[in-house]
Amino acid sequence: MPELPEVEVVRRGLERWVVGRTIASAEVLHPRAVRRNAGSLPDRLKGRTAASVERRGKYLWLPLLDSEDITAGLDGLDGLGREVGAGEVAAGEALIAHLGMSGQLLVVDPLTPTEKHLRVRLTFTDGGPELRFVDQRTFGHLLVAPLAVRLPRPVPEPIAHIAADPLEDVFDDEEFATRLRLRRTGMPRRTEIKRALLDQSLISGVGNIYADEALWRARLHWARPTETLTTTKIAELLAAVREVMAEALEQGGTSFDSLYVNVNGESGYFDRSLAVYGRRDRPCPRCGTPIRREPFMNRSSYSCPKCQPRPRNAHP
DNA sequence: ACCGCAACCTGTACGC
DNA sequence: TGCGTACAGGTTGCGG
Repeated sequence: MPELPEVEVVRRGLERWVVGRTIASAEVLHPRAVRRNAGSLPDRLKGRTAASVERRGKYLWLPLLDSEDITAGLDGLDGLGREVGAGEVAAGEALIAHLGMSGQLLVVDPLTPTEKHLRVRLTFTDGGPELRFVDQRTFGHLLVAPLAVRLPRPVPEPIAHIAADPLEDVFDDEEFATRLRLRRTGMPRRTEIKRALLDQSLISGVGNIYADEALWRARLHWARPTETLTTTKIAELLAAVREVMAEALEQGGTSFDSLYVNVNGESGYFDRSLAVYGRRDRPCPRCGTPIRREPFMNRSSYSCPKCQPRPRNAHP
């Protein structure tokens, strides 16, 4: 699914409906959905309170407060204050969620009939709406893990390898431009621009839809070698990524079907504004040329043959 | 160290 | 109607 705009829509829903509530129970209906916690998830959630809802790229997490933290009036982020190692302070734990290809987090009345693909159900001590994790393909999962304070932003340990996303203040445009062309070792990076956009350790939150849409806006073919991009072109591409994501967010995200919905089960409507994705043989909104579809990484890439000519130095 | 690909799942659409 | 194939918004782990 869900790419950054769709996940942000879910984050906002959770912020409104879940923050400040204390978990009464967690029921796991499919072990694969909690595979990284192997049986311990319910015990680690019971009695804890969601302090906030954070997002980086396509990951969501809810920092968890213990009841002692609340009675002590601490903010839950650095309440324990234990030294763990150089540059890190223990900050308790967080409930992490990744929606994979088909995951949904739904806030529903407890009497709502069980969804066919319900994987985890969280109930709250106030007896109010439940939080349900529904996931047809079970590529998504929930996980409770330590939250380490790392400057400039606290992030759960299991997602320490995920780069900042382009809508975060801490995203470093210059570092991104450098890393697009150079490996950490200083050797030139040999890859194509779309592969790089989808690499969540370089820039997070971009998936197949928004990669294609941003490349179309920046007039770049997906197979363009990153080492041939100018600093100016990279800046244009980043601007296009931010622009298309901001527009999608305004419209509640992209939904081709009921698989991609907010916490209340409602679809976004940015699909009507897509220029190329899923639009093979339909006219390019800029020049009228029929959009082409090409196989790419066991998926598809959509582009305009005229606005986005295949680079001559790309592999055929 | 890096890169590209198969694997992990379920459901739908389509051609024969 | 049934069957086989292709494809779907993502991440991981492994081989080269």
